[in-house]
Amino acid sequence: MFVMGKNKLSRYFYDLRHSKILAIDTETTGLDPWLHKVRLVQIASPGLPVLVIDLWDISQSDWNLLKNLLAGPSIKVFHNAKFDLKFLTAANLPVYGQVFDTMLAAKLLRTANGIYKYGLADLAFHYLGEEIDKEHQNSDWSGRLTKEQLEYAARDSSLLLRLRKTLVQELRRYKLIEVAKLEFDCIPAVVEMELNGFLLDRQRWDVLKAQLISEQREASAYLKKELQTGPVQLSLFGNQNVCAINLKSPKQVLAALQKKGIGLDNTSKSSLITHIENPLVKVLLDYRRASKALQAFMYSVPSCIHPVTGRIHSNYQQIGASTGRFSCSGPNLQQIPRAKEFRECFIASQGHKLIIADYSQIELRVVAELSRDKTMIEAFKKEQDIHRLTAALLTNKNLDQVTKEERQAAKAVNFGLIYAMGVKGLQAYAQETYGVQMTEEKAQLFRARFFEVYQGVSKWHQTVKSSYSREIRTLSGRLRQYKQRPSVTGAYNTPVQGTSADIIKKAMAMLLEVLSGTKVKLIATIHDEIIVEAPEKQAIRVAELLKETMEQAGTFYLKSIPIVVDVGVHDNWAEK
DNA sequence: TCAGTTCGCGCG
DNA sequence: AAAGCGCGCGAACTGA
Repeated sequence: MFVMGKNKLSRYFYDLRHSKILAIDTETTGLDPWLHKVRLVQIASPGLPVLVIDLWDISQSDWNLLKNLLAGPSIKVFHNAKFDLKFLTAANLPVYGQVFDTMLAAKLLRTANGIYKYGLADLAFHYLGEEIDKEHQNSDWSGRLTKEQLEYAARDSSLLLRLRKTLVQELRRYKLIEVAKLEFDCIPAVVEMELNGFLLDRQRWDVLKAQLISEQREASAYLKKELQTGPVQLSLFGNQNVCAINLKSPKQVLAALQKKGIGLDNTSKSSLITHIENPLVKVLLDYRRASKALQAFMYSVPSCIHPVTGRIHSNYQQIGASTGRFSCSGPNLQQIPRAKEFRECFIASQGHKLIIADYSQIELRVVAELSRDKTMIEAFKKEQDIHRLTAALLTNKNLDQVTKEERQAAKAVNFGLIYAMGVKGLQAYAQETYGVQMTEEKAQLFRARFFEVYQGVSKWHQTVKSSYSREIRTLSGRLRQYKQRPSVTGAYNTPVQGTSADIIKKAMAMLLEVLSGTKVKLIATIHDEIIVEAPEKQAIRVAELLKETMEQAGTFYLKSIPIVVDVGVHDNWAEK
């Protein structure tokens, strides 16, 4: 270990710069890149002592050397690179070149190696059989540093070098090198996205919030009056229901509805909707809609506005879902309601525009690629809209009579049937979205018709059903291994959802390269959609660039199906 | 009392 | 044998 203070150490930097691999770890004073700072940067390299650099006690020339090193061409190994890269970027020490992330590597190996925890200590134990203590992990890195702290810091980075070696072997063994490169290349995009954040129109949000509160209050008053079981009791403070029903308790609501003679065995939306003609049920659904929106979004989202940047910096888990998709939290932008009133609150900053691009029917295109369904391939080649096609089938309308809502709804039917939704599921779906009862016969008929039209899909189902194993891969080679043979629905869905994730990750990685050096900001990604923010004057050019990049990324994995990306320049997220 | 699980529902 | 899949979140619920 070599602790670097004020003394010049350019010779060490020289050695490090000629090293192919650097394992880098940082110690920070906290978890927030705006409120907290990087204190130490530890750099390990094969055959060299670990360099521990105190950023708070370093000369300008050494700072410059470090900056060059981090921007240099060597492979940088991190554990959870996103975290360190965010801090280093915020400290104006950006990292370029190839990154190897031991955490992401372990996540790719998760199902193969049967690991469920991804802390450095967990991986050290699992892959190297080393037990390391973490007692200094949460120590105070803002004061005078002890020898123990420095040794702890040095140890982690040298551990990374050994860990990487084993992980590379494992990745190779399970043929995960390609997908690992995909994930690693995507890291800088995720870093940018989280640092950039999304701007919320707070005033507009609060107006919507007030509206929903009054809607909730109205529905609640009505329901409490109608569903009240006990007598209304007088209290000192006026007429109040002391033993009022809790409308959020499924148990209580179910009992109360049953008492009113509404035959139900649960209070789920799909059950309730069968009694929609009953005003009690209708108001209950209104109540649910308003209170769900309030508790899930209206109260929490504003609390995510960052005190320093004034923007919302969600946390993206790069391998958050077992199919390979991102998950998102704090807040989860992937579940903001589609309704205009919500999304129009997410806006571009002054003088900027949002460029919103989404893959058109990407999962269906992946299905077409995997199943070689002739009708689908043909439809895509002729640039037909398959959701619209299915919607027309379902409603017995002409293609051009299909409404936006019907088309939106048909999406679910397409996905449902492709992923082996049963007749009952289809019935339930029809009730939920159309509010119409679909007889079992009709659902059966429609299902049959669907597979008549898409015979290749039907064949693909048969093939997969008869031959799939515990190992399922996407087109990038991403592996999902099951303990037992998965359900057939998993075998249908995983390669499709996973390949779509591969494609958008490829696009994000490519996009960041294309945008480097510009003022264009990647700010969000929602499964098949990428949002960037650009100065108004560049918006149209950026829109073309974004579309082109995303389509190219699609072509990388889908060889026989054209990829289409819809893109638009907007002031807010609702204008699509 | 508290951690873990389930329900219900928002998105793709 | 039968089956849409994948998430996160908050409130309610469960178990010790």
